[in-house]
Amino acid sequence: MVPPSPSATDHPAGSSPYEATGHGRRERRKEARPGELLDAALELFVQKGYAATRAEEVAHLAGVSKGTLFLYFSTKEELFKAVVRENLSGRFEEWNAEFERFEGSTADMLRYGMRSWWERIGSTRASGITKLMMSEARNFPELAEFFQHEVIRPGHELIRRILQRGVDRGEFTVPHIGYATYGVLAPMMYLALWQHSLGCCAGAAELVPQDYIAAQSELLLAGLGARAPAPPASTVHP
Amino acid sequence: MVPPSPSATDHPAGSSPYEATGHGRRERRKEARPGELLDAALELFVQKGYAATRAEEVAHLAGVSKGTLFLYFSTKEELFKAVVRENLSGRFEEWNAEFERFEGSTADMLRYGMRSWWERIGSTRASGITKLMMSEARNFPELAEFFQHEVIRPGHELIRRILQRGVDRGEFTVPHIGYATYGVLAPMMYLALWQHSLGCCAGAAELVPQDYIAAQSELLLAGLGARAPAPPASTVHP
Amino acid sequence: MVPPSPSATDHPAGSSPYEATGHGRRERRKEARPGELLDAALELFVQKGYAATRAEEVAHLAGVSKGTLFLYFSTKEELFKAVVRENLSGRFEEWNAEFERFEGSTADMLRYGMRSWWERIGSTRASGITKLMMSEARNFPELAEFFQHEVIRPGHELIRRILQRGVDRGEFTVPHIGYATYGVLAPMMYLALWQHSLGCCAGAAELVPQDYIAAQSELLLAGLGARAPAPPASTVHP
Amino acid sequence: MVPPSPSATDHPAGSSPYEATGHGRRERRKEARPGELLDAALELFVQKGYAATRAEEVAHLAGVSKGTLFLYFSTKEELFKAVVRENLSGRFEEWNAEFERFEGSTADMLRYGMRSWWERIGSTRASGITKLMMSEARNFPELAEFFQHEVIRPGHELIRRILQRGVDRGEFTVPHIGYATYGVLAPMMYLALWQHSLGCCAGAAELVPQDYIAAQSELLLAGLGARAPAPPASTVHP
DNA sequence: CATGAATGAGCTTTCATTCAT
DNA sequence: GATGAATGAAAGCTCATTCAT
Repeated sequence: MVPPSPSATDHPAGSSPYEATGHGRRERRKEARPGELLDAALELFVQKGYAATRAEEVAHLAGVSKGTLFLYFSTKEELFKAVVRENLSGRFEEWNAEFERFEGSTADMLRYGMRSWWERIGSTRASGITKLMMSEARNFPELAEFFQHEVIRPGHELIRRILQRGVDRGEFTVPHIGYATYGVLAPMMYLALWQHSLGCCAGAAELVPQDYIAAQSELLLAGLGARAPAPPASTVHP
Repeated sequence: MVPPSPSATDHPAGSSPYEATGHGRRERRKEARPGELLDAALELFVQKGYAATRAEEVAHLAGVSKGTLFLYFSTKEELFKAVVRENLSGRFEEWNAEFERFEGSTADMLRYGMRSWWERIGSTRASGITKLMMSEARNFPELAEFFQHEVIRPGHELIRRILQRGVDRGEFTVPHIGYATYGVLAPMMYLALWQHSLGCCAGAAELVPQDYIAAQSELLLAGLGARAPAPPASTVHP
Repeated sequence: MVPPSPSATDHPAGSSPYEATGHGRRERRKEARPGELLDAALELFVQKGYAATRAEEVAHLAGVSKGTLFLYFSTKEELFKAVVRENLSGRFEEWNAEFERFEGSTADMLRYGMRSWWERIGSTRASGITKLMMSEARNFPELAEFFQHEVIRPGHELIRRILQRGVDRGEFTVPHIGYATYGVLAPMMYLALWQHSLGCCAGAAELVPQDYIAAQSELLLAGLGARAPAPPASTVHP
Repeated sequence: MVPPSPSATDHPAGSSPYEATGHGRRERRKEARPGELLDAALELFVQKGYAATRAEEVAHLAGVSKGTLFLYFSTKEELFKAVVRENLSGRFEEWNAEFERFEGSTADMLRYGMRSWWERIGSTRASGITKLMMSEARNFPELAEFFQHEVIRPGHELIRRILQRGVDRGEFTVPHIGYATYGVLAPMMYLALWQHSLGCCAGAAELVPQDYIAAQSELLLAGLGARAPAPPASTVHP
């Protein structure tokens, strides 16, 4: 599902992991360890929940021994926090920039935004983090707050700015931007959660994510009364 | 199922409802026990997750000792299953009937439906079940399947029938009813999950459920192109 | 296996259990209770061992509730002790007397003794006591000692006296009466234990107790060099 | 299996047998563990019975912690089974061979057999297994069957063959070999059981095992009418 | 007296964590 | 650094015992 995983983004790792040391692969693995552990942990935490995941399983999935896990993360809880933090690394800056540059209609912007959410997050291991936070928010309040600041709020902000753009340009009609934001958010969150829970079980409805996303954006855009932008004010005078 | 919440916390409370039956206090407790235990268990399972909830806590919250819990539920897992089943007892029959009788516009029907979901489920302890199932679906596949059959599927069906009614009566324009259904479902599910997870944490956005629900239904209705029903075919003017 | 059980030999019971009170059967049961409980307890203790037998099972088998059991026996341990004591009630007096009166050859006496052991004890629930004591002797040393005094020692004594009689009358040749005693005892004890343990299991050898007993007595008598008694000393002189 | 008893009580005892393997103390312990645990378990199971023995006690007697026990035996029941199996490993092959080679009279063979039973089994921890099986046979039917096949049956077979040899060579007179077998078996079993139960208690008869065994074999041989072998048919005097 | 719901000490088992190798 | 054997606190569950009815 996930490409080889650049998720171990910024750890101890001194530099370009190969050349520096003269040892080649073995050395490399050593430096990759924390990342592999975090990956394994994410996988299992999402699948079984924090409490039901055994430290030994994580180690085993990462291909190391139990002892090694505790060499890198002093505590299961520490591991959990690291997993969450690791997978939150602000993609929003990048996105904000991207939307700043966007030139087309706001409708297209929203379509593009939802589609790329699916491609970059939703379809990725990272979407599991959402499920994880849902499940464990009340057991790890500091983490939940962290998640609010790093993900929820920026996400809201981003969406809200898109909607605002649409309103400002006369493309959308939105009675209350705050709540409308959830109209964008909810379908994506629901998909993310569904995938990692009931979506895995026997008897689950068939659902093509891309189509689901497309259908939701169109429904939404219709709801927002999407239309071509009003001509710029300057062109009013004949 | 559970009225807005006489909080499982308030213990025995010695007051009235005893004398009615000729059996005295102990007898009365015996009949109430399973319910009290299920209540307490729901509370804690939703709050902390299945694995992180200790049997003794449940017992304590229900005001009994550990042993008593196992007198009624032979296993923690059995307790969990009972909690899920208990809170699922077919509300859909009642609702289906209600919608069969509904006379107004389909837009009103949808508004009414979402509002009453909030009143009867969303604002209720029962909404915690959804979070529970999301978190534990993969650990309890049989239960997940049960949940699919008892809740997800009937829920979908109900919504789909409402949308279909709108389409049939010329009130809605829906490109794909299957996916549109999620447009109704997702905001409600999101609210339910949010309430029991991030919604409890510091830093969470303020959100007035009733307003949220109202906003979502309007957004949705707009998206569905809601309009007055087409006049019946027979009344065409010559 | 056991006749209706006169084992509740000497309890509270005021007199002839029927007429005194005007209540008939129900009253009677009440007075029989302890006996029924002891019976049930013996059955289960023998079958499953002391520790593995649950007080509730005993009560249930005796047809009363758990509470009632503790009404008669303040403790499981007390119950156990009562079971042992109850089933030890000295049959030896009776037997000693019987053997005092016995007129035939000592060989016949031994045959008769072993046969009647089987009939009166071996084939009876009472033989379970032996297994019980074997299994629990080290957990209940006082009981074990009691058992020694009440059963083992008198038993030995009885056998020894039979052997002595045989020697005195010139019927047996016994190098060491003490050890020879075990020659009589061991086969009976083995049978008793075997019956209540391996004898019940699949794959156990087929074994007809009466034949087993007969074979052992003959083997033994041969070993004792059994022969007709020497003519009484007084008849020596012509 | 177990030599006369370096008592499972004497703990780690730091002395010699380490350096041989290059693995150091911990490594060495790891290999010894299961054996030490089985020893401790045998000791306690025999002493107190299966149910009354706490897993923690076993661990403690073996000088390890509770957790370690479950590292080697996943279940108390598994431990029990291992104890029984461990102490049953076929001694019969060795013995059968030994008796095949035996040259003397069958009377001597029987004497030798009973004596060596005492030396190799009876006086050993292994004899406790018999008591264990007697006590727990009904609770562990599969084990009981296993015991039948591995011990009871081969034991019977061995004895029967000895008796048969005596009969074939004209040394014994045996009305029924099947039952006569018990004449050999019972005294040994009785001794084994007695040792581990009543034999430990105050008030038990004094009993010198070797003398007991000797006395029983002589009694038995007399019972079997033991005599010098009939001269081979070919040497008939003209 | 009899009952059986309730209790909680106690036992088996699990698993995060430590640490000798 | 890695390893995995060892640990023991903590959790699930049992059952002798109590006591209100």
